[in-house]
Amino acid sequence: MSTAQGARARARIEVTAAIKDEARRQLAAEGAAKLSLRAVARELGMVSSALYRYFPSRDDLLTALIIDAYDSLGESAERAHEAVAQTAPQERWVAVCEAVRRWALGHPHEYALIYGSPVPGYTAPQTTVPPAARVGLLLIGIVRDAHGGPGGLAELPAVPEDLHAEADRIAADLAPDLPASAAAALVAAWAQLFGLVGFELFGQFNRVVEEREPFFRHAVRQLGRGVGLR
Amino acid sequence: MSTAQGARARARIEVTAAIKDEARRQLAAEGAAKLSLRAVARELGMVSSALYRYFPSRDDLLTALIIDAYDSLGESAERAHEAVAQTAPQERWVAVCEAVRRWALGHPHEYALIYGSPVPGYTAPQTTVPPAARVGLLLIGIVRDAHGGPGGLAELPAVPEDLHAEADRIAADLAPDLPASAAAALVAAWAQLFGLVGFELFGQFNRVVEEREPFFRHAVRQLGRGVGLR
DNA sequence: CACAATCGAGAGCACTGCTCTTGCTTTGGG
DNA sequence: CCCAAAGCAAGAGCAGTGCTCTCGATTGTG
Repeated sequence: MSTAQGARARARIEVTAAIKDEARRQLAAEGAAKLSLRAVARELGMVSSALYRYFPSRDDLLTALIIDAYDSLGESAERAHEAVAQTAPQERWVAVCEAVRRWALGHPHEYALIYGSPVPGYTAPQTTVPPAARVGLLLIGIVRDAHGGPGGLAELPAVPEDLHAEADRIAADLAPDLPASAAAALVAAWAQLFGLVGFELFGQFNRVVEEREPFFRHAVRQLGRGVGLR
Repeated sequence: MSTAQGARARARIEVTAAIKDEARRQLAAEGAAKLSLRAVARELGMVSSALYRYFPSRDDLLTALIIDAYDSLGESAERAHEAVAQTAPQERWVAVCEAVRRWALGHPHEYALIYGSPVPGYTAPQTTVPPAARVGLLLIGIVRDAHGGPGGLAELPAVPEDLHAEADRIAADLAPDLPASAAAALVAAWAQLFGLVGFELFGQFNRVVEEREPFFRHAVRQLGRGVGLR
């Protein structure tokens, strides 16, 4: 079903890939705002209108790049996790967080594309949801393992009255075996992780934090403690 | 030095303000990417080239809006803090965080402008630094009060070896009276706060967190605990 | 009063995303 | 095998963008 599709279909796949490659190159070089369909087409030796056969609009090209970026980040994180899969949950947690940071530093514009300001008028289609969830799922898995493993999770402060129902719902959706307090803390930690990464990447730490790597490691270790990892 | 400057100077100030107002209106309506000098000029009944007498480029207009946004956020946070200035540090901490969130929800595009992806090729001039620091200074002040107040700060885990020097430096820069561990935790919490706000605002919490307000309150209360507030 | 600085208007350049029409090539069914 | 249908690249064109430059008119100052 993948090959054996005739020269035309194969060419289409190749051209589509070439467009995305060139677009990614421009994205990395100049950022999403300066990504120009015409420039991509020019670089590929075609005329701009031809490009619309492959992507109906600039935003659709961006969507494709967004999905790829989520997948690239997810894969980096998963690979880093596999390398330490046999170690203690706390170490695996830190490893995944550090992989996220490394990927972000290595792909700043792609990171900005997926975790920065959303492009105006553009709402991500449902197809971006699964790739976007990969890092989150990884973190959930680590905490679940810790919960089921030796020692279990550390006791967390109870969630306040007005959050009981919501915390239960979050736990039921994400990890039914986890205590509601841990599930809620996990979601918060997930967001906070990207706060740390974003602040470093977008310059808010300039003249504030210099030794970013040990700072980050310590911060995410604390983050892990906050979700009950020992 | 402010008035008594002749009709010309006064007119200049007024026109400059009118441009910023209209630009802010377009920013709120459509986002930074769609902010067009020509559209602003059109709405003001002038021709686009005339606008360059007041702002040498589109990016300079954006810089002005960025500074205003930081100041608007800072003022909101400070006002919210004043209203609870007599209460316990933990409550003041939560109040400031909630003010940040409220401002962000009320000014999504301005928030995206200052805490989202930086515009490409654009590096914020030094003039943006003081307004950008206002929220951070507020949080520092709360923790310092708690440290000097009754009960002091809770004991925090020691920072690891490789972070000793950096944590000391951060403390020396930001709040010499605080323990290094608290200063480091404070900077991390500052970044994490904006991770929470950003994730809610930019849609990452869609279909994950529904009851955002109690969730946020609980998360920032935990954040406060993480810097030693009781 | 006269001179210089300041300002608005207009034309123009090089660019953008996107549409539509015109032909050429590949493909698959009769 | 052949031919209509579908896929494709190219080009012209539209409306919009940021920005520059020039040309009068207005204004403040020596």
